[in-house]
Amino acid sequence: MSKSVLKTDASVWPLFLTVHAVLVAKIEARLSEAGLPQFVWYDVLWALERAPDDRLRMSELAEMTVLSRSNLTRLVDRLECAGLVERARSEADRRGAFAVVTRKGKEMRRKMWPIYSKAIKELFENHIDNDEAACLASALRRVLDATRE
Amino acid sequence: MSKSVLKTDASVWPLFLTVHAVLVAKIEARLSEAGLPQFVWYDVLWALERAPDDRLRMSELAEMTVLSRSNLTRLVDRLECAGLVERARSEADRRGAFAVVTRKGKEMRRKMWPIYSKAIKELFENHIDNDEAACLASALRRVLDATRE
DNA sequence: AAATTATAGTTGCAAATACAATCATTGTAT
DNA sequence: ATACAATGATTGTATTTGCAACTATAATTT
Repeated sequence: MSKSVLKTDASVWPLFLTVHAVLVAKIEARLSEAGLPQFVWYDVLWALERAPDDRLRMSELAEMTVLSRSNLTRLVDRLECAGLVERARSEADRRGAFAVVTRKGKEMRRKMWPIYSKAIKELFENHIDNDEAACLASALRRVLDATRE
Repeated sequence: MSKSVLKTDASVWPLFLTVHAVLVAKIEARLSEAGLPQFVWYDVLWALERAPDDRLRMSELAEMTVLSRSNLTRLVDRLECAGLVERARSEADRRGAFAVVTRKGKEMRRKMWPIYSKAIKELFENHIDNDEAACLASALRRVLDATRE
């Protein structure tokens, strides 16, 4: 981690924040326009779909999606209401609960993907070349790893 | 914008989201621990402090901070309640309102800065080297510029 | 084994957000 | 000048978040 002589990185954080805010707003707008739910729903559904047996413990899911426990509880409530997810009690640890994607949940995720991925491409990926993508990925990965200490 | 052969950038967006969520959570936690307000408050106060005559029109401020008009109205309500900001009607356009940082607002920003900047350094900047910072900055700048079209 | 502490998840309530509707003023067209 | 649309900001209301308190089960200590 070399010391910066140029003051480049003084401006990176604000830029990072702004880009995040703008892109999230635009992506949400596109999803909403298409009559689809927010992209957190996508993240949750996709996390579950990738998991073995279509399910994750609430706490695992909370960690993966970087949501607080209580917020995840409520989010899963809404997903359950919409029939996209079901809850299942854990037999091993009877305090525990699983969230499980339903067939309908998988369908929804599949329906969201084209809109979501198109938005990501058009707003983000298309403007970043290969080298930059690699650079970004490794930098962000390192930042993320550093937070787990 | 070269086409990606490697599938690096497929993972950049999720990583970007995760890093944002984790860092924001950690930074907010530090500010809150120190008995200080959220960092949006910082952003608003700083935007005003940099502006000529310590003031900005509500709509300019909303755009700079990437907040919706109505949310900014409420945020400025809270800042005003805390004595950090005042409102001033515009004489030129009598629909318009300015938000103006007060002395107390500047003090607060100054008090937040050490905590906030330390957090940014420790959690973000220290893990990014010079080249990466430059790369990140130019990529994010390009992404941001592209959204304004 | 009883008591104590820790963990998983949910709930209550206050605060913040999103979105549409509204109010006041300004700009434009007739 | 009068009417009509556009702009700047706020408000109403429903939804979502954040935090602390709570319930139920599990793990640890004595």
